[in-house]
Amino acid sequence: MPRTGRPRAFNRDEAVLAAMFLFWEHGFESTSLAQLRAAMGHISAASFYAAFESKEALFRETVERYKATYGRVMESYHDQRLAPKAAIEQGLRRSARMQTEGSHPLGCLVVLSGISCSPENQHIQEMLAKEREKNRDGIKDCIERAIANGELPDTVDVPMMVTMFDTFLLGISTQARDGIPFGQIDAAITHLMSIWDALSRKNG
Amino acid sequence: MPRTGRPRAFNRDEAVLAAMFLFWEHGFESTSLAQLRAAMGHISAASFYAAFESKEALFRETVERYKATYGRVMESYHDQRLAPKAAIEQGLRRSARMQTEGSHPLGCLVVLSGISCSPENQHIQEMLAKEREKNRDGIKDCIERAIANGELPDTVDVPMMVTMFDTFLLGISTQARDGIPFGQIDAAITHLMSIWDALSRKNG
DNA sequence: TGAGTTTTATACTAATCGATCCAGAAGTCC
DNA sequence: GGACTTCTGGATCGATTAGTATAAAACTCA
Repeated sequence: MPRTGRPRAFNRDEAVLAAMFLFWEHGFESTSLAQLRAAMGHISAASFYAAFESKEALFRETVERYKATYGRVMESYHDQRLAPKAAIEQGLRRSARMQTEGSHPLGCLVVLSGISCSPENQHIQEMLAKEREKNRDGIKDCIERAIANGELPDTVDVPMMVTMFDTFLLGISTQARDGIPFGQIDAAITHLMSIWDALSRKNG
Repeated sequence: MPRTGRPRAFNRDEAVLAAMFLFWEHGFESTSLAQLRAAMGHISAASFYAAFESKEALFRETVERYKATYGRVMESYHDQRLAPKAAIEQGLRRSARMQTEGSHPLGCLVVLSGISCSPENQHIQEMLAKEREKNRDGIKDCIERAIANGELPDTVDVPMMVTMFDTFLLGISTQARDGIPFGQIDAAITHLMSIWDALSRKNG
């Protein structure tokens, strides 16, 4: 927030939002500076680099913005107040709903925007992989909490359970991109969650 | 197959294979001509364009090569000799095994190599989406065959079932990229398939 | 008013993008 | 051997890539 000097002619927040939508749709490498600058209000290259250090720095900022907004659909995995099963189910359903909405690009930015990069941008790939790892950890916490409170038997294979729900979660991105409607994914989630009930019953 | 003229100095088949691995790993747009030519045996630009019309034509050829080799793990969906449940299960397990192998890039080329492109290459995205659509159709055929032969009740929601198995299948690509081992995915498939048994039992 | 600060427009950089041109090399066929 | 065909090395194409240099514009503050 500079107190002196010429004021910025564009809204920085809106510009980041526009950039996020572009990266979300086309990915980090396939989104060019020219596209970004046009979408951010036809700003000049000088304005771009004055406000955002580089294309990569802007991308990192859009990932943070995404996590703080659209990406919050998955925060239930880290919400200790929710019952483990409800946390996982809610994360899946809200992700499916968000990713199929028509008001923004389809699928998940964290999954789609850097799944394949040139060798020189491998660190972008790794940065997004770490974000996905955090989700996996959240799902793992839910499974472990369920075992701890007796909801699931302690004989259950934790990594397997994590992989089962997370693989489905990751698949939603491509399904959404391919135009599969929310209703079908949501109905599939209902049946996926029945696995939890089946394992839970064995415990009773 | 030219009968006259100077013979080609490189093996075309091997070159396509090398190109396939690059596209598989980095995607269509993030793989440059320079990278391709180097991997194909340090061939010149002239040699490249003489043998392959364009970068896009080569990519289409590598997709065909992929479908005819590594991609055959999913042909069980279209194998009428297999029981429907076995067909789906085999497709999932073989895909998981292939995509986690260390002898080639991780994940599925059809899912990963063109999931996000620049606007001018949207047709590449659509081409790969059509390939995924063929898989979906194969899974749908399996579900419908199971209903027809009484294996599943005719009350089952076909699009839901297709989406359930296909979402998991698509998720394997990202899981494999993230280094999740085959064993975990395979164990998850076992539990995913239990949904089939649960629906099947209701029929008896 | 004028010093200090920040953003702006404009022009420009070197590198890379996919693709092409041309001359010569290296074959087959008669 | 000579005509014909195809491939190769090397230079090059125009367009685009991310990023920068410069100086004027537009603001705050004293």
